[in-house]
Amino acid sequence: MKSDDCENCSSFSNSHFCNLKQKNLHSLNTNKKHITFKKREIIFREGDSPQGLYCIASGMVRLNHIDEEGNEIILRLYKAGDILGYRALFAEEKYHATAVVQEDCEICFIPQNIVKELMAVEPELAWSFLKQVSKEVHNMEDRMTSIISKPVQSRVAEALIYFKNELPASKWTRRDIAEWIGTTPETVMRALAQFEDKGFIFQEGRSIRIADDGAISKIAQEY
Amino acid sequence: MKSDDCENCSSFSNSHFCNLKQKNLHSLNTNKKHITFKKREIIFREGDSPQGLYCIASGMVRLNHIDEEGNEIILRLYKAGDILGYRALFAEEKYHATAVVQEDCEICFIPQNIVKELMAVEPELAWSFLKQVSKEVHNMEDRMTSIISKPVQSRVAEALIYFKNELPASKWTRRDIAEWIGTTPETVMRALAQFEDKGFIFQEGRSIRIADDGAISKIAQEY
DNA sequence: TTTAAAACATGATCTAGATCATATTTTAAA
DNA sequence: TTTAAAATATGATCTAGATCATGTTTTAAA
Repeated sequence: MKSDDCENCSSFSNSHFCNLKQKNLHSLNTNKKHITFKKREIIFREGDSPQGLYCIASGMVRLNHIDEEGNEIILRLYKAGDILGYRALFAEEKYHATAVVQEDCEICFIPQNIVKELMAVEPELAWSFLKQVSKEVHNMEDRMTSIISKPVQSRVAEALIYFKNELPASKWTRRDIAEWIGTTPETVMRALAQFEDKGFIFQEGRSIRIADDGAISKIAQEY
Repeated sequence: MKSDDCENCSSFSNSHFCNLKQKNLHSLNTNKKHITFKKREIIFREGDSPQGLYCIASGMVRLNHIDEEGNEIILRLYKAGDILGYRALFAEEKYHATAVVQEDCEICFIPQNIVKELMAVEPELAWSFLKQVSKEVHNMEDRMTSIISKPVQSRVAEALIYFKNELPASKWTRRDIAEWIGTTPETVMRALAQFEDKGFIFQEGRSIRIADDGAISKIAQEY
């Protein structure tokens, strides 16, 4: 077993591949391609055809959509342990969004023929992907509902909680938050200023620390 | 072959089950339960645990979410040939939305153990579901992007095109359109009044007919 | 068939949040 | 190290669209 084999990956145990049989795992090890990406590099672009899927060993990736006006929207965020680029691959469509490295990444690329081979010999793998994509739909629906029916303060509060729980390692700008909840950087700043005035958060330079989890959660639930 | 067997269903040929082997199709036929639903009846409720999946032979179903304020949002719409209730089943979650009959339905219920059995013996079935859910993510992302960055007139125009292409059989109220695009009935009406003034649509009582497809498509693309 | 509820329609008003402007601070690249 | 670009911050203004109000028409249920 080589040191860069999947079994040695820090996120192996909760990955889609953790239950593969030895033989199939070997096929994965020999066919995957390990790639290093630096911040702001592009992994794939809107319009590209998927050639396989990406497994994030470390770092963070954002999936962006830019509309005709130049407004950027963060569609999804991926961290270590997540797979990336699966939606277009499974839908047999071109990518409809661009994957940009948010924090330096170690990523393994798995060619699509290998993915299909593995799914054919181990049906549980397809079910695992099916579960993942189904949860993605749930997440999207929750976000859409929130954007439609909650005021910005609530959504900023939601974002603070989300970033704290799901992506604590990363630094986020006011613009990033705005692009996640569908608003403008100015509006995010004003909400943060309000929260700080009330003593619910601390803003230390660029970074934001929640001082009162209860208060922030409560705001996140307001309509 | 009985008359109510899946092979005789009008939507069989483009369903997920059209490539099943004879033996497995037989299992589907003997285990499915055919149910008739009337308009406004509820197929499943937010919070219920999925017991299987629903195959719509005819009619139409809307998946609703009601927030704490009582505002209703249409998350998804299903017509003849679509399956329903698969997301929660595959995600192994409870339903997070309520399925309400929009137009009288003939629906076949397939118990979850049968779904799983079929996926185990025919891997292609799982792939077919995977493709469907992946496309669902795409649709949700497009709708979310539209809600974030387009003015209401564009979204009303988008809705008119969507309803005409995807669900031509059905009648829609101003409120339904509002719940689909995340706005209020009044705002939808004002947009429709504008379109009519310009001669882009005809409003005959409750029903809306597009008079100028080009103009409506153009508005749908505006920011 | 009557009747209450829902849908349609439009005017008047209000406001959340976008937009614009300007200044300062931080970051990253030359 | 210098410097241009990006991020932060906040005030001033504007407006798209929500909300409220009122009346009419249509639908579905008693």
